Amino acid sequence: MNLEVQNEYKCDCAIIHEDVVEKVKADQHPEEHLIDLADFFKVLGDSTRIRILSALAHSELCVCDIAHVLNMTQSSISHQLRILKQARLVRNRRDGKVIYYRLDDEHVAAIMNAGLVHLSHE
Amino acid sequence: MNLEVQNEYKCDCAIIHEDVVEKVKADQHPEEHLIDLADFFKVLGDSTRIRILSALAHSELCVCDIAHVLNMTQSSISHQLRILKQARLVRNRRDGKVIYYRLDDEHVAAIMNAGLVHLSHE
DNA sequence: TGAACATATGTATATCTGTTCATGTGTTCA
DNA sequence: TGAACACATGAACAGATATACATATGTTCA
Repeated sequence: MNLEVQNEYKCDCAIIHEDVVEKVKADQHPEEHLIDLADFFKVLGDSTRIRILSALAHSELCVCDIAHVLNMTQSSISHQLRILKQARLVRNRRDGKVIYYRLDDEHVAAIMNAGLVHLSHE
Repeated sequence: MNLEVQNEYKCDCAIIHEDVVEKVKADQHPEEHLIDLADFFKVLGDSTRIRILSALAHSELCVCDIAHVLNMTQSSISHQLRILKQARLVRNRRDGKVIYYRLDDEHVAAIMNAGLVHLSHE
């Protein structure tokens, strides 16, 4: 009978602390929120995008400037900027043919710094 | 001659703000640090790992408990815990056959909250 | 000591993702 | 208006990665 209950789950081990499991399940953030959160960090989880954000933390830059700073093609930078913009990590403004990008918000740099602090504690 | 200089770079566009580009290049964090930072966020950029961390924010849990909370196999949870441990996001302790995991540090939850705050501003 | 159980790990595979190439869009200026 | 340039984007390919399956490790207990 306990086995039947287990088979409803993908886990192949016994419930050890059923009360704790139920409590944590009830207290969890909605799965949708957690997926959104993971997707947000996923955007930060690419070295090209992090290098772009780090560059923009110093100065507003156009696409061509960023490509030169990172020594990468304009195309790949453009693709990554699209992803950063969708995640509301950068904003842009047009000035004639040139489009300038900047960090969307000062707390973007704060999140990056929180990560750097974590790493510096190793 | 300008074209020859450009060909040293992968960028297929002209340098627009050469002084700014040079300054940002000089001010950038070492590339190695930025790669480490991206790798750190990459660990957070998976919904399974985020759900594990979120669960552990509520309570210390054994591997089997986590598998039940997420309704996933013990094996996949164990693989992800290994990655979280390598990134120093979780710690564990053994009590007999059972191994309990908890967040490594209170500021792990702080980083996650920073992300949630960002998302709540949409 | 050996069965039982919690956890770890190697391997294979299906899926995801970043870059490149080719091309499209929008602006300037002669 | 049409050439030139900055930037965006669609498609395709290569490399990365999360999961499942099988199995190994380590602990308890009879």
